[in-house]
This record gives sequence, C-alpha cells and structure tokens, in this order.
Amino acid sequence: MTATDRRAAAKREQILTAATRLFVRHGYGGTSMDAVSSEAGVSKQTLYRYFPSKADLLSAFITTELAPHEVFAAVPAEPETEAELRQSLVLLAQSVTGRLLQPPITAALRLVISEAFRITELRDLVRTALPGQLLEVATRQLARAATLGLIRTTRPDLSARLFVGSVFSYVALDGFLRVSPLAPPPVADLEFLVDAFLLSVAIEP
Amino acid sequence: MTATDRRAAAKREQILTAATRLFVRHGYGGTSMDAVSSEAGVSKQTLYRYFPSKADLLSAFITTELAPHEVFAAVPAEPETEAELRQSLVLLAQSVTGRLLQPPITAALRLVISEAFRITELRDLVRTALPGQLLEVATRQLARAATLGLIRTTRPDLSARLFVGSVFSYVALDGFLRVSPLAPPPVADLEFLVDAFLLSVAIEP
DNA sequence: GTCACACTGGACCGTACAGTTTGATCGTGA
DNA sequence: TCACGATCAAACTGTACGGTCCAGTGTGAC
Repeated sequence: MTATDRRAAAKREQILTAATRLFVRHGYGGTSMDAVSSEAGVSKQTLYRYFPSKADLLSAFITTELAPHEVFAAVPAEPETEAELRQSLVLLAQSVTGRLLQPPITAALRLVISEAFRITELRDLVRTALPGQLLEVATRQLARAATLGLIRTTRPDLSARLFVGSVFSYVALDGFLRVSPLAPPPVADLEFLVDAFLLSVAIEP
Repeated sequence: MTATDRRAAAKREQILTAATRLFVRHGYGGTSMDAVSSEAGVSKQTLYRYFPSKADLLSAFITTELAPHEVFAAVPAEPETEAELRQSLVLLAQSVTGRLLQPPITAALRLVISEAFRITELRDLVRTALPGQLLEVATRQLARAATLGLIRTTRPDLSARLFVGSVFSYVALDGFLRVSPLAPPPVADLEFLVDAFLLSVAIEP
C-alpha cells in the first residue's frame, strides 16, 4: 500500500466520519452535501470524488454502522450445556442492546427504516445487515439447543421471536422514539428476561 | 352543524385521505404539496386553508393513524381467570399485529421514527400514541393479574416486555424493513407466543 | 525537475419545492 | 337577486440543494 493509497483511505474515512456526525444529528434529509464537505474540511470536488452521490454516502454510512460482525462475534456459537446456553443468551442480549442503542447505530436504523426501503440496493444490504439476521441466528441456535436436549420447543422460530423480540424492544420501543440516547438496560434485567424465556422452553413440565 | 361545516369537514377529509395515500407510497420527503393538491383534486389555496403547512399535514396524518383507541378497545380490560387472561393476551397480540401491519400505520410509524423525533410537538404526541402506550398498558395488566394470583412475576414491567416485544417484533423486525405489506401472522403463531409467555410466568413449576 | 494527480475555494446550473398572490368562477344563505 | 366566502387554475417568489465546472496550488512518484 503506497502513501497515496493511505492518504486516500484517510480522506475517505475523514469524510465518512463527518457525514456520520451530521446524519446522526440531522438525519439524511437534514444533511446537505455542502454541510458534509464543510464539516469534513474538504472541498466539494473531493467529496464527490470519494462518494459520487449522496446516496453513496448514505450507503457507506449504513454498511459501516450496521455490519453484523461484532454483535454475533461476541456470542459463543456452540453452547453445550444449559449454563452455557444461558450465558450465550445473556451475552447476545447485552451485545444487541449495548451496540444498537449507540447513537450512530440507532441513527442508521432510523435511516434504513425511513429512506432506504425505497432504495433497492440498500434493501438487499439490510437483509444481510444487523437486525435482519437476528431472528435467523437465534432460530438456528435454539433449534440446535433443542436437538441437544437443552430446551424444548416445537417452533424454534417462534421461540426465537419471543426472546429476540423482548431484547429488540429496547431498541424499537424505547430507542427509536427518544431524542437523547437511551442507556443500555442493566444486566440484571437482561438476565431476568433470559431466565423468563428459558422457563418458557424448559424441558420438563 | 350547518351544510358549510359539513362540506368543510368533507374537504378536510378528502385532503387528508389523498395525503395519506401519498405519504404511504412516497414518504414525507417524497410527497410535495403540489402532488397532494393534485391527488386531492383541490387547489393549493384550499389545501393551505385547511392545513397551513406541510408539517400540519404530517401531524394530522400521524394523529389519525396512530390513535391508540381501537387497539386497546379490542382487549377486555379486566380478566378474572387464567383463561380470560390468555384470551385477552391473544386478542391484544392479534389487535396489535392486525392493525400495526397495515400500510398506512406502518408508514406513519416510519415517519414518526425518522422525521418526527426532531419536531417537538410530534414527540409529545407519540408518547401518548400507539406504541408508546403498549408497554405501560401491558405492565398494568400483568401487575393486576399478578395480584389476582393468575400469574407470578416479580417484575411485571419486564414480563410485559417479554410479551409485547415478541408481538411487536412482527412490526419492528419484519414490517419496517419490507417494501410490500406483510400479512399478519397466523393466530396459531400468536397463540403459541402467548402460551410460551404464560409458561414463563406460570404460578407453579 | 517535471509531470500527473489530488485538492481547494468558490462560482455556477438546474431544478424542485414550500408557500403566496391574483383574478376569475361558483354556490349558498339572506 | 345580491353579496360574500369558498374554490379553482395558474403564475410567481424565494430558497435550498445536488451536482458540475474552473482556475489555481500543493505534492508524491519517477
């Protein structure tokens, strides 16, 4: 990687960071390209060199913020015992609320929900991004736990919904409608939710 | 009510209906006042007589679509037995998914989430509107059920979140990210969720 | 040293759009 | 029948904004 390349990457980063700040604070419609170039300390021509259109900027913002990796990385993939399963669920809950309630991510989700559903490329992107994956990952995990005999459920998809839904409610019901960022819920509460959920899929009657 | 009043109300309705159609299809930013006046078959002057600004139109749209009455009206307020409680929860789940997945309401929620959180008046409005009330109403119901001995929970608020979250996930995780409207989930699925939830708050192990 | 290229600042273009104004027409209530 | 208020169509205003263009400056690669 040459020095020019490095400088180019830095410029791109610098622009995207500025755009992020503005998107978070003023939304997509409320952010003009002039404002971005000024906030980034970069001429408009340079801005347009790195992001040929405003939609590209939005796209980059969303892909960056909603990359699903970290959330799922935090979760041990293959719990073998009830205790491990419980811990895995608590970690998932913590990870989801901890990350998704951060202002840039909440803002990205807001934008996806409002603008992106009309922009074709972004729709596909969302399906593979964070919240689109939540139900599927949880369903797979629970199905696996069921075959291992750790839990009992005839409908892993619905059981997953029960759990994921309650966790995601911190984002959907509390986070979205608030102006100031919402503090992540206390771990004790998440543990309560996990334990309640585990009761609903407990092996024995 | 004089004939003029009646005519005025009809005109207002006619405009709001047209605006609703456009907001649903193209969002707030994508809907121009020219388009509204044309869709309503009404001159711009008349449009502005009834709605002095575009924000007023948005406000009226949201208040109309997100009035919480019907959803809660469908739910029997005071279940006295376990069976009644179960039925009450199933009805709530049906009512919430049935209504909130309808295109105009999903659109209204999208708009609230994206635009309205910056507009002060709308924020207050949202708190008393539909999704803002869900958790509180459910919490009250469950707390009451707990004192009646129908269920057992030390944290009615979290139990409510477990249930409401799973139901609302149909809106938040499936509805928001889709383009074409999402069919409401089969009643059997909702019953599954209710029964699973009830297991998590069952009186006796 | 020089060439290509990134970058800057700012002017510029076209357009879309919220909201206003005008002047004519129509319906209704007295 | 008359007058007033509601309505209409359409032109108009001001502005904000996405995107382009230009002339000039710095800088790394060879």
